[in-house]
Amino acid sequence: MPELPEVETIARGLAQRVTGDVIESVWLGSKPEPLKSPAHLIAETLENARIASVHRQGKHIVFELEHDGAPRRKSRSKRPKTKTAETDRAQWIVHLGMTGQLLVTSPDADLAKHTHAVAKLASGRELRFVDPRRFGRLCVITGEQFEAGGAEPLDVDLETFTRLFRGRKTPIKSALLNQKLLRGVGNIYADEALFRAGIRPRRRASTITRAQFEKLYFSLQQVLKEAIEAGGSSVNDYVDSNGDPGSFQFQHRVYGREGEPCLVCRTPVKRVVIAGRSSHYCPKCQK
DNA sequence: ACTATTTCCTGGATGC
DNA sequence: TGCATCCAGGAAATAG
Repeated sequence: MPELPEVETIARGLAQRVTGDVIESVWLGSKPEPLKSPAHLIAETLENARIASVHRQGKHIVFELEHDGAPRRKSRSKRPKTKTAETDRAQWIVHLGMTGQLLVTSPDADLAKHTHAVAKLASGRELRFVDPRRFGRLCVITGEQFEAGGAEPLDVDLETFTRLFRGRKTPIKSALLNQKLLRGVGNIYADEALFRAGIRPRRRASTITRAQFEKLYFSLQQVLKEAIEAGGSSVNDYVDSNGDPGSFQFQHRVYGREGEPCLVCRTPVKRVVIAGRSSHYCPKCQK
């Protein structure tokens, strides 16, 4: 499942491969469409757009788009008076949900089942959105800057991080997954960060000490950085924009290791369900 | 303002 | 072998 390190890997790959390319046409193929903006608006915004850059925000992939030259929309009531050679900016936002993939392919590569969108690029390649479980979403933004929820885990400072959680009665695991507080952390990295910090996932955020928050802060940043370094975790479906898996699943210490010995103390790893999500921890190392 | 629960979706695993 | 059931989980919607 794509979380921050996987989305970062995909965004970096895309940035490397499609920056400067131009989207010539768009096909939106499935019903119901996995769209958060109307299909015509997405098609209209993407077509003839130049991809100026690609980056990540939380679990969202953000394409910065530019439209050069002639006005492309008739229904824009008031434009700034400098009408000539103006650059129109927009953003294309992709959320991959559970099983979404964004792939750069050759046009004659087999069309995978559950391909919901295809953008043809001027370079001759295609950018394809594939998502079997259909939790992924596409949308476009014009006129404002996309802002996805809470703080970026790798940018936030310790003081702000601690303030996000202090006083909350919810289990720390749930709080870490709350994208309105911190964006980009999902089930795998929440469990891995809590293990490294020695905190049980069920611990109420309000009972965690400052010293423990500090440990959690550094543990989370460390595990996210290591995972990015490894190209993310491929547990089920995840592959990067080139179709390649990551390797961080081999460095998981608790996630997916129920019943297996803790790598520190050999105590069997436990799995419990918190807020409907499986949560893995070592009952001896985590308090 | 918070928190907890339900819902969406399909492929793979499991059980009889 | 076949069919039904369960499970995975991000985040929006709903309920309390």
